[in-house]
Amino acid sequence: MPQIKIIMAPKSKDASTEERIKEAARTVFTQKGYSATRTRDIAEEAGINLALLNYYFRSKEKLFELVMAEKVGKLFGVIAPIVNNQNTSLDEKVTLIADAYITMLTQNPGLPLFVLSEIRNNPEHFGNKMQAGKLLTESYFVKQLIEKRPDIHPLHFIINVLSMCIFPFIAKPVLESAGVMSANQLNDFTEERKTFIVKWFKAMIDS
Amino acid sequence: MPQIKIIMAPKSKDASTEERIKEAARTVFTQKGYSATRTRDIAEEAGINLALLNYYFRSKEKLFELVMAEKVGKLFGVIAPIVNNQNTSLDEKVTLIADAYITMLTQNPGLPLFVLSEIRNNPEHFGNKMQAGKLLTESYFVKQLIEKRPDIHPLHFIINVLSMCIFPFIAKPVLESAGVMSANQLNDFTEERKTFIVKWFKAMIDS
DNA sequence: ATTAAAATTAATCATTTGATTAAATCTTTT
DNA sequence: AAAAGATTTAATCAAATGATTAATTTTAAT
Repeated sequence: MPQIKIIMAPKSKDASTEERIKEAARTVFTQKGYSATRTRDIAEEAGINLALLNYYFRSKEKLFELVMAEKVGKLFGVIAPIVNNQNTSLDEKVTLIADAYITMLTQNPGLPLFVLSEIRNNPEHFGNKMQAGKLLTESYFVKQLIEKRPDIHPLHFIINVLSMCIFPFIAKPVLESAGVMSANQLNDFTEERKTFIVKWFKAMIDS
Repeated sequence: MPQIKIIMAPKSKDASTEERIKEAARTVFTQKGYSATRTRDIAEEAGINLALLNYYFRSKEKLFELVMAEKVGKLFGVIAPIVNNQNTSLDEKVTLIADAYITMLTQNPGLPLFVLSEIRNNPEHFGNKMQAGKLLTESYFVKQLIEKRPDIHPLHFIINVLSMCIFPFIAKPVLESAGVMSANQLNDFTEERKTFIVKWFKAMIDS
């Protein structure tokens, strides 16, 4: 029978089951990606019966899209308010971006690799199109970059700043697996970069 | 019955079927990752019967490990001879790295995201451990970096150079999907960076 | 040409996996 | 307390999937 059930106001009560599933989904999806994740993995991680996953979220894909939207939002939400601010200088923006990004990624180290590889596998999952695109092409940050260096495409500098912030987290599995750095050392390393990146950015844009 | 078949010398003849399967595997695995790849996808891409895949390669996993080893080799093989060369200066090394990496990645744009996300999912796939680790900690390049800037951990500069080369390719699916750049524009963009990155590296290390 | 080995195919297996169902338990309302 | 609704569970389904088998065709050797 089709979907004509009476929708009750969501019982604001405990909500713990639904949230536990979502949290488990965040963990497992981020760790293994969409395809390698079994709904049973999520159920086990959440400590619930498998059928509850479909009871609350209809399907694996629906649940994934929920998590994915969250993660994409987190990945771009960090810079959006910074790059559109008309009251901060170029250097201040880079300081804020490096600080905000590295802080957030330290707590969500798997985030970039997860989002980027899922978008590769399934670009439609990336509903954010215009939003994210405009940050990279029409923000006040871009305007300031062009003003300072009209001879170089602003995306070069944006990519440089983002790559220097994000890349260590993308390379994390390799650095750890190859025995180059422990997780703790990597934390110190990226923390150091918060100040370095600004210095390097200044040197690059003035060169 | 166990594996006691007589192994004949491989018929050096055509070899086309085996190679076609391997080539199809390269394509599909790189595009979709291990978990999302169906052996039937590979068989179809290669235009062969599914059973032949197992006839030649025993299993999906064996075939994958073959492809993975190749790809890891390609990703690290590019820099190995450059960073260990005792007859080139620091700046020359960066020039060579940027050129070699961007050239190779232009022809294998999906390579970094593939290797990095598979290593995340299954670190054991990364048999390269010591080899790759030493490149990042014991190469002549590292020695030169320490000599020039003993006050800053050399890995900062290594990560900076690598990130500026590789990151645009990792971000490629987002840049295209978000409408920021077409594939062609991205090619021009990364080509430009071959010279820029050296200039930026000099500015950074002297700052 | 005959024979043996190698390559290829269609059919099939066993497991995994996302999803559903029907019954049971818990909660809320009356 | 009884009824109704919401939540949870065990059992099961159907499709997908990696792999195998047994037969057939092709290739190579004698």
